[in-house]
Amino acid sequence: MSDKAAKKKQYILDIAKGVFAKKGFKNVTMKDIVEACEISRGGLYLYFDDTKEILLECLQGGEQKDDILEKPSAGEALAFYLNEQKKAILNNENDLTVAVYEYLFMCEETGEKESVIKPKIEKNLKVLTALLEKGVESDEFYCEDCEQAARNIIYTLEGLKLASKTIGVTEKEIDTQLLYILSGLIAEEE
Amino acid sequence: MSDKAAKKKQYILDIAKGVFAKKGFKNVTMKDIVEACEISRGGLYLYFDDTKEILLECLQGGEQKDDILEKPSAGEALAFYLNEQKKAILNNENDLTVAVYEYLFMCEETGEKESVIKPKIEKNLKVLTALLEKGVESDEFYCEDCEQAARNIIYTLEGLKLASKTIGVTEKEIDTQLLYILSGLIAEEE
Amino acid sequence: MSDKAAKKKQYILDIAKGVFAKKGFKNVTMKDIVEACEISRGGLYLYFDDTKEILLECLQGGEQKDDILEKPSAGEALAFYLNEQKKAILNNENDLTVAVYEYLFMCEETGEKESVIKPKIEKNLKVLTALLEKGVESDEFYCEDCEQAARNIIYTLEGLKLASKTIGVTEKEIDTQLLYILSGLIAEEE
Amino acid sequence: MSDKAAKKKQYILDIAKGVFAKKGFKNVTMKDIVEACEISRGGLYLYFDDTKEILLECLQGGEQKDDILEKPSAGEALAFYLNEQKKAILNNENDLTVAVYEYLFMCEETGEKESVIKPKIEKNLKVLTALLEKGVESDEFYCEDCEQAARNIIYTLEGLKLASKTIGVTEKEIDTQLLYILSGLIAEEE
DNA sequence: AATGAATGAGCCTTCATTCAT
DNA sequence: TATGAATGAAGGCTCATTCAT
Repeated sequence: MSDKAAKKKQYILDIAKGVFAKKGFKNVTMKDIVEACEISRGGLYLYFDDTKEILLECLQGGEQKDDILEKPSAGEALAFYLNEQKKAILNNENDLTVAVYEYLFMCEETGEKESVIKPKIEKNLKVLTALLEKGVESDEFYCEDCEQAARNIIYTLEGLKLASKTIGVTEKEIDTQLLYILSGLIAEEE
Repeated sequence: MSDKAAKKKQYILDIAKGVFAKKGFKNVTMKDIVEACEISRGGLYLYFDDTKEILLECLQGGEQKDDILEKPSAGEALAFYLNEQKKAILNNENDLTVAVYEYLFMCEETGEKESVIKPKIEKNLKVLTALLEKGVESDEFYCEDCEQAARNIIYTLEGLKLASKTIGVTEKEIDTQLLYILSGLIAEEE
Repeated sequence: MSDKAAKKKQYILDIAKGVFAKKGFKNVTMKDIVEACEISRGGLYLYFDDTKEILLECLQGGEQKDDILEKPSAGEALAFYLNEQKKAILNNENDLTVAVYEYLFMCEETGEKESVIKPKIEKNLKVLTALLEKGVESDEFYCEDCEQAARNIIYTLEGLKLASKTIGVTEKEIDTQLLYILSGLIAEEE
Repeated sequence: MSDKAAKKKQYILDIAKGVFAKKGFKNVTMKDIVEACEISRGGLYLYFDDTKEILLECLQGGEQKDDILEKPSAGEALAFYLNEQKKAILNNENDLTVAVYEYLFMCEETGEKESVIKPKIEKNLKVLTALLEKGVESDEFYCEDCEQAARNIIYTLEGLKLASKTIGVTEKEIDTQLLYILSGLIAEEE
């Protein structure tokens, strides 16, 4: 029956993810999730104690693929990576960015540590750094400190993502910025 | 008495700013502000209808100075600007970043528009663009599209700021990133 | 306005006392008191945090009179005292005995100490001991250790009281026991 | 399988007794017992409908022995009896006193009758009365109305027991009271 | 018999907001 | 203006009880 329970849990997480994507973190109550899932109040507590726990388990799911490195060339890989990021920035369905930031803001106050999120960011950083290093080796990119460059890309993308969730950003603006990032890496080729 | 009223309003705003800096936006209740200000529950409602209004008026206050452009050289001006940003990133006292993001996240949901914040960002962008253009003219910087470069700096700084409020960033990491930004502008000088 | 608040508080305590007398302690919820007082849910929390606090304040009120000692003779005083006890045992209106025991039982579990109740019992013991001593001096009573005799009376009365609240006791049975107590004190007169 | 069922029922009662001894009656939920017994929620309902039923069946068990009367002398028998009571008063393990009182208090409210408890008390009274009568016959005790004396002893012991469960009583205090009781029965011998 | 997931009622507590003074 | 008591809605949590398996 643990199998059935796991399915139910996953069902709740799937629905909850949509709720978090739509309403962020702070605004989501246990009641919201109960209603979205069309289960009973007590039923939800059988699986989760609070919204924090639900959000964190929502995040556990989406495993990152590091198969970008398997692309034939680093240039293609980076283009692919940036395009994925663009999609993520533009996509508002099922996007937990806002919820995650609201959660992290709350953690700062309460002093709780972020178990799930930091590792994801660090893994992301590693993959991107590796990608740049590969590009440098193959003379596709020029870059003195690949890790710093990778960090810079991540910060810029995060800034863009936040801007798109708040003040709004056009697709064109995103494209321009992505090109700007790329140009920084290939500018010195000449 | 409008004078007295204005003073009281300012008093409330001063205290409220501290509350928002400490607790963000979502966590702040009218009760919190009433208690911090040591005024009566009803008294607060004479001046403000809700926390949203209070936060927005808190933001009205801090007028930005565009006197950076008056620095002798664009290089010095940018260095000064980045140093100010660094201070802002490291400083946690009286910083409304988290509160503002929480507010903006909420606006997305409710569809309300951001009256105060967007103009500030745009003004900031204009000042920075002007600064870069000045630097290009004086051959201090190299940069093809100053506005895009300015935007990139702003996104990166925003990404850094958010990271510092959430997962944490060391001062050294900030310095490295600021140098990275600068290097992008002067790299092609050679 | 603190005067008005005090009145309201007293009003709540008066009603709450009736509720505790009727339902004991454990069965009384904040909701019960809210409804009995015909005030709002939040209104009650303005004055009291929980039912424990309300019960304890209910008990604060009834100050004990030690004017029994002013009776002309110790015999009369004891008769008066016992008669009062009899009335208390028979009376079920406004009697907090059951509520107090339920509260004390709960304290045992949670380890909380009984601030209000113990002093009352001890004062009661002192008054009764003094009464017996007076009776011994005036040769009305015979008794070797007045404090132990007083304690014995108190235990017996408490046993009777509990019995009357649980398995039931007839008035005649009470009379018989009170006479038994008296007879123990005057038996040796002869 | 009725045999197996009886065993399971007894198993539940054994565990439940410990739970009631520890937490009283009102605080014990069906969930508590389910967890203590490590059986399923539904499983408990196959045997018992509610905590009241469980408590009452717990009480059925402990059959009282009236073999005290078989002691050689009434004095010895009474001393034995009182010593047993003393042990019961001091012992807190497996003692259902508090639970029983909480249950009885609740019955008062709901008007339910106490099927198990009253007979026990009455049997106890009869045994003690018989013991005293035996003592009077053998000139060990002096006492005009043995039943009243027995009742008095029972009330006093009950008062002591309650005091020990609530405000606390020292062993010395118990001894003193037991001696006081004895002295009342033999005082007039002289 | 036995399990344990699911339901829903019930109580708790906190605040935004109003209003008489 | 200013106060702060009062209200009631909203959400949290726990359990008794049921029921499909």
